[in-house]
Amino acid sequence: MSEGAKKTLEDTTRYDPAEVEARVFREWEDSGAFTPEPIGEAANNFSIAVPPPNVTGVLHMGHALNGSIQDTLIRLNRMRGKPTRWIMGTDHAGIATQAQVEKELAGEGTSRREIGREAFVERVWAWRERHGSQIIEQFKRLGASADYSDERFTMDDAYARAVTKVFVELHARGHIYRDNYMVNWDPGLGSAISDLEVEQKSLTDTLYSIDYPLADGSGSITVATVRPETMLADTAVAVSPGDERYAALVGKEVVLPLVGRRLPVIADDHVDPEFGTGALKITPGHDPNDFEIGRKHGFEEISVIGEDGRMTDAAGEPYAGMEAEEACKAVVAALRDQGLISAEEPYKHDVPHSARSGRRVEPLISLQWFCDMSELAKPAMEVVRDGRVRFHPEKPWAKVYLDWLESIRPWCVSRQLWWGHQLPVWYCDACEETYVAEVAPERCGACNGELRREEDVLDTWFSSALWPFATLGWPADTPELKAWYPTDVLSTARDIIFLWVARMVMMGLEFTGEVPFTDVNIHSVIQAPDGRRMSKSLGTGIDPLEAIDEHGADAVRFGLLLMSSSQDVRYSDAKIQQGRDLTNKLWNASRLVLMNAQDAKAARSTKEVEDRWIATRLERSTIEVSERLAAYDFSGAVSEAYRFFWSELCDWYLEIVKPRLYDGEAEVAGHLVWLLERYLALAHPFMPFVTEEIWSYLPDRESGGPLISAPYPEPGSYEPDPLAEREVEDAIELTRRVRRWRDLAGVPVASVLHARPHGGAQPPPEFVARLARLDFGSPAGDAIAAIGPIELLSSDDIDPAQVGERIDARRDELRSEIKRGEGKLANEGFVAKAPPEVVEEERSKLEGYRAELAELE
RNA sequence: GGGCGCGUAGCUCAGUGGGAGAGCGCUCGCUUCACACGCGAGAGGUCGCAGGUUCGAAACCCGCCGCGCCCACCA
Repeated sequence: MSEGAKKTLEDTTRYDPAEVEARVFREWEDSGAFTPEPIGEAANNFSIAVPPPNVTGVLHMGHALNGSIQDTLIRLNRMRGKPTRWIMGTDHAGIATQAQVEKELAGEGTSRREIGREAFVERVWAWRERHGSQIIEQFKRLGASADYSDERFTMDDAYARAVTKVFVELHARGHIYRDNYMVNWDPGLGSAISDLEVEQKSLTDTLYSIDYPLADGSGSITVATVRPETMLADTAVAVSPGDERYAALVGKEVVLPLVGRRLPVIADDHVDPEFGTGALKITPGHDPNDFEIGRKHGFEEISVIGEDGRMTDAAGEPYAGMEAEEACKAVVAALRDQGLISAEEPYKHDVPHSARSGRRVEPLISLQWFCDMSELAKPAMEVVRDGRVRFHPEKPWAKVYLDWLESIRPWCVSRQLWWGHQLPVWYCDACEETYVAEVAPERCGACNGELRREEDVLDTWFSSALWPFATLGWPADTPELKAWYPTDVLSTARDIIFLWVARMVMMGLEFTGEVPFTDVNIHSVIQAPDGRRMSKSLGTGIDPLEAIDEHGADAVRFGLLLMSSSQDVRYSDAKIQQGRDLTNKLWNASRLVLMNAQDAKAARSTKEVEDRWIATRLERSTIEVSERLAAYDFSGAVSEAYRFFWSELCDWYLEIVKPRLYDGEAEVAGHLVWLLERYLALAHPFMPFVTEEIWSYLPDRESGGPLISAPYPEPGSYEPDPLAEREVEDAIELTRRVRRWRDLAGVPVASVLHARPHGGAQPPPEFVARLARLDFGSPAGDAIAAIGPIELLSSDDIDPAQVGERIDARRDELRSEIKRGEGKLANEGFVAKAPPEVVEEERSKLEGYRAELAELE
């Protein structure tokens, strides 16, 4: 570092992230640490494939937390010497991106249909050129040490080839097929969506009871529905097989009102005799249950609502062409005219809605491409059961994952959109032949007719499922694939375990024969401070970039990691500030050390007991941090790092050694530099900027390079000293007790009290007197209080009345402790059954209390 | 309808069988030569409620109350 920069450290009492971050980030990039060569094999290397953010996206708290987690892991492993790569990139996000560009077109007074598919797709690419790198730049603000030199995009040519190959192969293996099947139709999108993109919303509809007259004129059957307009597509009426009320009617026919079609009355287990009238109208074309029943019985599938949301010709006059809602009113009016509506009541139930557009899902039968998942799911369950893929935390997530795979259903993979991977499928209209191929066939092989390409694109999650290997050059056998696949950790929020995680495992196993990652970290969901969901539309979102501007990236990283202790946590600015305070504490503690140890060589000292104590405490903290990180407990790790630095190193060690430091003692200076070096490295993975910046000021570092590439401190490189630990901890406790006593006895802060060892005890370490403002130099006089191994002598600065109160209070305290201890030891069960060491501890505590009380009386 | 999680100090959260913890906030005292984004001291909790297991329960079991999430085709 230059002279100028050094002045900065000495002259400023505040760490200034704004001055540091951009500069340090550039140094990291220039160092090449982000861009490892693909050497060796994945088993010995470390890699993470980022959950690719939507190319349209902006960084939100979830990204910021997950970025902090991933970067912590990446930096940790890089420092541990493994070739380490964080694969960065973006997702084309079919629906979201298409919607953005459509909005832009609308602003220009045009639409995608008006400009046509080709021009539209060009527009999306242009849009992506303009906005695509925004979120990547925002990841940089966080300090994310990813490989930006080799970003991936799910629509890039190479990636698209992988997608095509997978589709074709899955088709060849019999998993992908085309079928006329009931799908979740999103009328807002004009596309089918998958089951996972449907969310239930509770709302109140009107439940209509409609009388269907029996064909023989002998009466009627009443059915109930919330969608009267779908009756136009009814093909049967079903009752429960055991329902005596209707037993005689099964096999008869009813006449469908308004239509006149004759419908059979059938018995089917699906019908709940307890619900409504116990009779169910069967509409295979517009209800998922009825669809199943219809297929079972071989009923006709009539579609009266089309993909445009309007009634089809099959609905007949006057309904054809109406919006479904309009048709609903018309049908009800007509039925009412005929006196066939026997009841109307409000009915609250769950209704499927599109998670994409928010519109009510219209179940209808459509010709779509499906992927049967049953065979793919089996190995994906196996690898979680046998531990080849581990969830963190394991507790709910492994089971959640397995339960879903256990009952997995076919996946509708085709989407009626324009932005995405167009299906590699061609049709011959002349002879109805279908071709699924990686390379476009020129003409129909059967009749030599013209071929027409399938217009649909694939579900975005289809391409996302290939992310861990398609980003590395698969299907080619590249050095990247060898070096980085399987990846190590996949970190994400719980909401995409099914959409993404499970599908990656399935596709990874199917196409590479290996798991795509060995560990899945499911991180907390950060809620708004009031407990609501953070969302732009609710106005509850908090912008991580603003937090970074205000407090610095390290503070935000620390705060988010600290917050992320359980499944759902509330965002807390106080935690970010705690991180900010820690960066500042680091900065200032470093100033103290460096301003007084500029010529020191980093060297662990064993000279004084406090030196051995703090080294031991650092070792214990290093172990704790390592263990927490290994357990994916990032909150625990940063919390421990904070505690050690603030409460032990700064609060005690620095205060204890100040005289030695000011005195120019070489051992303590070297020890401090050593401590600082080791701690900076320990904390670097989660607070990279401030630690790197301070690192640059350290004198005579062993490692000449930047901290990002320095070795991570591992436990076990030196011996802890439990005796020193015990001795200093006792002295600290004594200091605290004296301070407390002074405060409660009304002794002015500045006054020095005389004291002497008590009861034959050794005098305490020097720092006790200094930090508790005691003087052991004139040991004569009357004792006024005994505190552990010392007693305090009378002084004019002591208020006798307050001392009296203090003693009384302490006596009460001791008596109650003694009573508690005696009670416990009098309990025969306790003495007989509790572990001996617990009983022994209880006895020695009791003894101590009795002795202290005896002195006070 | 099924499954899961949570309920601990005013707030946000740790703690999973042996004497209730942290950060913030609050009170009192400190312009102590690294840091007032600081230092020292302190107050504050029947650990949601009610049972049970145990020598011993915030923790384990059962029930209840409250909050939240996920899954699910009862019209």
